[in-house]
Amino acid sequence: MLSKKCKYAIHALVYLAERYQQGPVHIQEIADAQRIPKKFLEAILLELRNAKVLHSKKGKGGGYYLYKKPEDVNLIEIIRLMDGAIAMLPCVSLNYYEPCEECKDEKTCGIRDSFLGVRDETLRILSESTLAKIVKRERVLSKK
Amino acid sequence: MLSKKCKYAIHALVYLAERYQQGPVHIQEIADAQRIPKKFLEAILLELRNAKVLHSKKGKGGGYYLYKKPEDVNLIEIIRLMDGAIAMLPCVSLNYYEPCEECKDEKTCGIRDSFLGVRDETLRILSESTLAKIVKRERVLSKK
DNA sequence: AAATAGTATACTTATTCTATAGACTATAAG
DNA sequence: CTTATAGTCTATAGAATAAGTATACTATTT
Repeated sequence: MLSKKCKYAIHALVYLAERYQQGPVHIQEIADAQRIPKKFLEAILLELRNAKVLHSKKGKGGGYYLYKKPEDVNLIEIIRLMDGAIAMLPCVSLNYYEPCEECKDEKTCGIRDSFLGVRDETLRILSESTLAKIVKRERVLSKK
Repeated sequence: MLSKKCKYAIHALVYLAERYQQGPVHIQEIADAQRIPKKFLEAILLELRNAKVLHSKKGKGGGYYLYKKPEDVNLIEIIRLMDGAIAMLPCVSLNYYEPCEECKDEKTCGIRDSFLGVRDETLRILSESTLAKIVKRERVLSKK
C-alpha cells in the first residue's frame, strides 16, 4: 500500500497539473482543496521541489507550481520519491537493489522470477501514467 | 515491499513443498535451514495452519507438512494471508476494499485506473506462481 | 511416565508513519 | 524601508506497525 504521504503528493500534483501555467498556487489552497494537513503538505512539496518537479515563489502572491510539464511527470517518479522502491522484494528493485538476506543464491532462487515480472509490469503501467493523462481522464469522466 | 514475515512464510512453504509427502518436518529444521527465528516461524506456521495450507502432527516425530498440493498454493494466497491487500490503493483492492479518504468521487478519479491495471497484472502473475512452479524452477536453475 | 513438539498469550523493542511546532528567510507591495 | 505574506528548515512528538522474545500450556508418541 502507498503511504499517506505518497497519496497526498499525487493528489497535490494532480491539483497543480490542472492549474499548469496559471501562476503559483498557495499551499493553503492545496491543503484545503485536498484536505491535507498543511504542515505535512509543506514537507511533501519541499521534497518535490528539491527533486525539481515543482518550483516555488516566495512572498505575497507566491506559492507552488509545476516545473516539469504534466506529460513528463509520471506516477513511478512520484512513488519513488515518496515511498522508495516499487518492487516487492529488494533483490528485484532497479533503484533500491539489495541482495535478499533470505536467499542463499540469487541465481537459483525460484521466487525472484515472479516478482521480476510484477515489477516490470508495474513499471510499465505506472510510467505511462503521467499527470497529463490523469487530468485528461478526470475531465472525461466528470463530463459523463 | 513484502514484510519479513511474508518472505519467511514463502521460504518456509517452498522448503515444505520440496519435501511434499515425505512426512512432517520439524519446525527447528525449517528455522535452521532458512535462518528464521524459531519463535517467529512458529507464529507464521500457525497462521498458515489455521488457513488450511499446512497441517501439523504433534509429539515425537511430529512437525509441519503441506496440506494443500504444491500446485494449489500460489504467492497471492500467501501474501494475502501474511501482509493483507495486494493493491497499492485501498479503493482498488478486491479483498480489502475501502473507499479512498483522499478522493471526493471514485467514479471521476483519474488516478484509480492506473492502479487497477497494476493490481490486475500483479494478481495475474502471482496467482500463476505456485509452489510447484517455484520448486521446479529452482531445480532447473540449480542444475545449470 | 517422560520426552517431544505444537499452541497460545502477552510482552518488549525498534522502526516507520503521520503530524505538528516554531524559528527563520526571502519577496512583494505600499 | 517597513510590514505582511509565504516558503524553508530543523526538531520532535505520538501512534501504529513490525519483528522478535518469554513463558506457560496442551497434546501425542514411544
